[in-house]
Amino acid sequence: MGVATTPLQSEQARALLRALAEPLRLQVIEALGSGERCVCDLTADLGLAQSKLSFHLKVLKQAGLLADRQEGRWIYYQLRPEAIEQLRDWLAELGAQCSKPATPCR
Amino acid sequence: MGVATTPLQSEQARALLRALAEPLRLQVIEALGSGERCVCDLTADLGLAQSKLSFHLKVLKQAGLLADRQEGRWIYYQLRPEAIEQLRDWLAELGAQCSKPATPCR
DNA sequence: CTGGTCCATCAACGCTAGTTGCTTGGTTGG
DNA sequence: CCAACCAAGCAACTAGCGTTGATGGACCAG
Repeated sequence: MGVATTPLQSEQARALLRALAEPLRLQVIEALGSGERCVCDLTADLGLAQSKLSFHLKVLKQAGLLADRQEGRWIYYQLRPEAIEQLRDWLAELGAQCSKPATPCR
Repeated sequence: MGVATTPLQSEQARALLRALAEPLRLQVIEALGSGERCVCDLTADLGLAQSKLSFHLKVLKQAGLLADRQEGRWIYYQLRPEAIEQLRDWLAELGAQCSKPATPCR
């Protein structure tokens, strides 16, 4: 089910990981884990300076983790499930054959 | 199947993400994706200063992503599949209900 | 049109994280 | 026991990233 997605290259995976690996951004991501929200809502709930939140939303959006839409003067952000799914698939591939016996060194 | 693991807290997930989100460390992880390797091997293959590699291996190990064992004067590192699996589960939980309709702002 | 609200952008600053070169600890073979 | 090798630890340095406070643009109500 769902739309097929092309597998991630490591560079793209790193971009997602980098975007997620920051405390504030992770808070945002988790806040959006339960559904779409507008910026003013997030600002209030997380107790952040508006400028700071806006900066991190931009980073997350550029990484492909978020989508936004405008409605009047409000802008709503939501998680892009495809991005999450791609990252999960990339991790699965990584863990697949990592338990091979060591190549003896010498 | 395999051993059951407790679900990750967001703080622990962030530690894993942070460790992965660095170019050299990701190279190391991918090199170890195909099986256990000794440090001198990794140093040669990735063309890194020994000190630099050692630093990043430490970070990855402290994050719980790697396990190491000594054999003579060589030290072998390998990926911990449990860590990968925990992170995948954490992501799955995140993407589960993120598509809920927006709570209208006002 | 005007004032008010929501959000993005920008420049200057500060700090953390990675780099570098060297030293130390531990193991093996001669 | 000594020399050679592998890997970790350490201190000084640097650059990139997040923070801060202010400015500007889009939109709406009155």
